[in-house]
Amino acid sequence: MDIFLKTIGAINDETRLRILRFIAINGEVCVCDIENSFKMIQSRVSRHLKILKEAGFIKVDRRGRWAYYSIRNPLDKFRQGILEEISSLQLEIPKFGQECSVEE
Amino acid sequence: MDIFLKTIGAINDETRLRILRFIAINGEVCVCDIENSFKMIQSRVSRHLKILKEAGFIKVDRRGRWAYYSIRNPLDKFRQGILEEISSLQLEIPKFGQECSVEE
DNA sequence: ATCTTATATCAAGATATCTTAATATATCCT
DNA sequence: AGGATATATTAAGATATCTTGATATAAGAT
Repeated sequence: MDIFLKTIGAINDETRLRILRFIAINGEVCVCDIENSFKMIQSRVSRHLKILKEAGFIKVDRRGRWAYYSIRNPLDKFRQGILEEISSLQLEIPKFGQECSVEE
Repeated sequence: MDIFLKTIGAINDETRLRILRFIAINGEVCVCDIENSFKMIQSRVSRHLKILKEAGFIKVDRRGRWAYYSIRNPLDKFRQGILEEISSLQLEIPKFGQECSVEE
């Protein structure tokens, strides 16, 4: 019940739908990739990622200074259905901008 | 997009989940049935029903003084999946109380 | 150790949603 | 027509969510 509302609450926001779709398209992205691509301030991006993570849609992998977010896998049927539905929406998803986590 | 958020917004509330499930279980219910069974004031019930209707989950059939609400049929796959997920939740659904729209 | 960079968290104001109480509309009954 | 009943709508306060800016944490570079 609680986790259901958390899941639903997470996708009840256009910004998060766009971020979620961006991650689905690009595979593994770090916070600054989203920051750059969406031109959003960092705290905003971080907050939305946290909500998506706690709702069970994405996971983090911390490597060095960076936190890489990606779609959780495997994903249960319900969330998978939601992702499919989202993929059919007319969302404005930015192109993946300048890579920001590349070490020399 | 807009209708997606409307759909999601509609189920982002425990009261509406309970009402929706109540309708799914009882078939066709009028506003006062929900009022009585849930012990909620009328304006509150009416508002939630409106939101569920506009989100595409339920329909109204007005007969005489009464407005009978029921699950829309057919229901698209997405909403159907949501209903199934809701049916698996631990929701407190009241027993159908005293019938209120029975004519002599 | 200090500086820089990436991310997370917190605080405050802005906006949206939910609840109740009051009022409006519409049907039925006499 | 006038009263009663069922439902819808509106207004106002309470609560939750979103955004921004400031600060905290943590890893890497010098």
